[in-house]
Amino acid sequence: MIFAPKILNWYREHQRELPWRETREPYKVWLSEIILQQTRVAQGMPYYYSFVEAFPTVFDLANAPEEQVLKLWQGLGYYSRARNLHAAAKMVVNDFNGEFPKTYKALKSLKGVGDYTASAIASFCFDEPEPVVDGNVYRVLSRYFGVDIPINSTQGIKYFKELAREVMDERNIRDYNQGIMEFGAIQCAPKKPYCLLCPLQDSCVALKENKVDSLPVKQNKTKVRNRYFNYLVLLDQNENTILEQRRGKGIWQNLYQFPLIESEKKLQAEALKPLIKEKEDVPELESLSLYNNEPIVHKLSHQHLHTQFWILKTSHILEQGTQWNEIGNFPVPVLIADFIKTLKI
DNA sequence: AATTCGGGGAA
DNA sequence: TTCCCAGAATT
Repeated sequence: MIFAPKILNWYREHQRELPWRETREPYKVWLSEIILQQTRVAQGMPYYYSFVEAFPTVFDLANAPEEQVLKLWQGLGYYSRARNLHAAAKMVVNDFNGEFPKTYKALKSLKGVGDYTASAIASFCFDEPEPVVDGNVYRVLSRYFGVDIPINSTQGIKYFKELAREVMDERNIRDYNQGIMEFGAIQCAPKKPYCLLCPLQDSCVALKENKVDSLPVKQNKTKVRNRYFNYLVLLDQNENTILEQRRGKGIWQNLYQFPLIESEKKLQAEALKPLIKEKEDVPELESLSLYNNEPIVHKLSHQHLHTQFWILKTSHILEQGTQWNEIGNFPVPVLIADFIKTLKI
């Protein structure tokens, strides 16, 4: 038997029951696909449920304030997905009369919908014979066919998309596409795949040539940048504090945080004081104390954030401040949320 | 073509 | 620790 039927047979035996597999509504499928980009099913699942509940239709999502969308997204990471999700919902409402586009090409015009996601929605909802190529598919194809072209090279991206197209089952594209991804996630796993029980063992090149552990090939190691964050946690007599929204480029766009002073290295209090004076909207201080003696190292894919939280008490009233017991309403990075949880005032 | 976007879970 | 997850957009 050839490749695709084996995938289909395996899928019909082993597929998980997932909420977005029980529908062909493009809105829900799209929602699930954005949430699941670079995200494990187990991590994305609760977010899927909360989004469907908060925004049952694309109109509800389009009409929501961005802050509500970001708040619901909090903790999931890659926040441009949330901003693009919101923008795409507005596009569907305004440019497509509230109805999702039905083709790969039109779907790809939506913000945050790239090659994979457009293929997924088009095939899952509308049976368009377009192959999905995600991390799972790269792994399955590279192993089964013994392809050692780097999956993240320009050549590799093109090669695997063509290969995926050649071996797909056009007439069962919905199940086939979900099947090959599910197969990669469960059977042909990144580490220690259970090849002894694999239905493709007879014809898998990687297994035959003992290359399972070395495929797929990936180039470009990520280099990590170290940054030093000093957060100024202001507190006045009325338990008001100051939160600012992150603007411009970089991490955590449009999320909130305490006023930040970034430095080249770890700072002591004496070195920080003159920098605080240069900050606007910081009143005269009654006391300055370091909350965490050792910097908290918050690790992102490309950055390690060495963070110190400084407690700044003032006898002045923070006119533009936020009540401490209301800061939970703001979308904040996990780094900030974790700190808020542990601080007692 | 390379980099930059988060956070968490598994080995 | 390291790897990588139902990738996309920007540089």
